[in-house]
Amino acid sequence: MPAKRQPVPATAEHAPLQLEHFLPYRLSILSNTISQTIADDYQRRYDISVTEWRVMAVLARFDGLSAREVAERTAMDKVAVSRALARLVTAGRVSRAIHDNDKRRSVLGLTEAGWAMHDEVAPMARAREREVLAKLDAEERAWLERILDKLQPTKP
Amino acid sequence: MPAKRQPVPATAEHAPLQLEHFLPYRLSILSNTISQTIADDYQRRYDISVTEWRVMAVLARFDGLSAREVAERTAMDKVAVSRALARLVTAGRVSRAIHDNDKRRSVLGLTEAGWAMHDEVAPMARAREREVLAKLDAEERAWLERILDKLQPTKP
DNA sequence: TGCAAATGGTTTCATATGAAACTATAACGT
DNA sequence: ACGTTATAGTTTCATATGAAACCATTTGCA
Repeated sequence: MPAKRQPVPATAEHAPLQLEHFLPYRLSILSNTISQTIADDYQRRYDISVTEWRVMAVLARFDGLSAREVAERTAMDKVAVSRALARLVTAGRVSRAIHDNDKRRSVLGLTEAGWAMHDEVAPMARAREREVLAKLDAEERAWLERILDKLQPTKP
Repeated sequence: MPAKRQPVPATAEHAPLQLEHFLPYRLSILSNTISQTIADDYQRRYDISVTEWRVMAVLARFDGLSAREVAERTAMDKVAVSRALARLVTAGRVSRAIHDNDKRRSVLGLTEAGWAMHDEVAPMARAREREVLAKLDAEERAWLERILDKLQPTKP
């Protein structure tokens, strides 16, 4: 086996990024890994995507939202929400009615089947979150909470 | 304006996820926001994608890698790397030679033009990282470092 | 040797995604 | 009332993406 490759020494001219210590990169890897682990739990079993699951999660908490409100709460764009809803309605997991006073708006909610699925997936998702957080002690968890609050982008 | 919509009370049957307190979701939003902010700095100006930039960043630090090694270091899959390299080589930012003792392997590196671009983009990326970290105090930054180390997935 | 299995890398194909255009309805200003 | 502008949601189109098939070369081993 060849010797392990060494970093090029940072010369005067070049100052390469060290990705493994670069916050945006580390967050991206961590986030993708965690989300994918959870998604693996339900994607095959229920034939549902991450975006669709997020829509369902929001509707589980806030019944009767419009599509735009779902987009706001999930931080997804309206096209993605529109498509997710189309699939969810076809699959019978979400109900869609028209708003009484505004015929443009949808009034969305989980169906019986939607709730049934939600009630199976939500505990799995929570369990995965616990697995991740179990790597930290109580103090670290508290700091993480605090740090995320401070970094969290707020709407303009 | 209508009254702010209230969460459906968590009944005995249903225990909806609270996305705004759900770690995987929060990480995903945070990560996407930060990465996109940085990408906005260079995508238009240099006509380059996030994946391409990551490949360049790795080659800036480790000269002479093969495509597979780039894939490992960037945590991207080999198809993505192959495509990114194709564009980068065409654009004259990355050089590709064939390995002396293994004709399957590429030997990759930044060209002059690649280095020139790198030397403009890297400082911008670092500046953005500093902007994000400026929201935290020194103690919080230290904890974040530690927490990321512990959560960071290690190869199996 | 010589041949099966493994490896590096690219191409194909099917799906995901976002920006912009579009349709329908509602709100606003005169 | 009526035309303009804004909003909710969908469709279109062009691009991004990943899994699997693929090609070329190398490795392992009988």
